[in-house]
Amino acid sequence: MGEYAEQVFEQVRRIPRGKVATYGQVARLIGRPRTARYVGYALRANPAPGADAAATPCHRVVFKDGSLCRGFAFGGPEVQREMLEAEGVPFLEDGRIDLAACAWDPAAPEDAPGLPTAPPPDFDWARELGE
DNA sequence: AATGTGACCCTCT
DNA sequence: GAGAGGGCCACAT
Repeated sequence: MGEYAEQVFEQVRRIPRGKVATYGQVARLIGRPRTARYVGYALRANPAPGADAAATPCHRVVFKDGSLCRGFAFGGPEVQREMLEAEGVPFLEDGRIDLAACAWDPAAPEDAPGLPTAPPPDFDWARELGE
């Protein structure tokens, strides 16, 4: 596996239970902004997505608008949604994830005191993270 | 070797 | 506000 993919997995494994990250966010974290697309490619190489989900929870990586990847992944978006809901990730009425409520903030790791860290809905947190 | 193609995101019309 | 295009990694032909 390439170094790029390894860094992708490394970051994805840091996403805590009940939180989600976006492809673009992961790309920034590994020092490769604007390669969000290839993050998806790297995750595609994840062996046995379902079984490996505990070690590499790629189901916690979603689109920037809070929607899930269409087509193949975990056996379908519905399965992915069930996995996320089982972790307490809130979904909106339109079927998208409430990113404002469960977006992962790498700057506020688990060992930090439990903070709300819920930015306003119009807060472009992804952009802030990259700059 | 060159080309095409993806689990995407941003910028510019 | 929507549509088009570019970015730029890994891997299969």
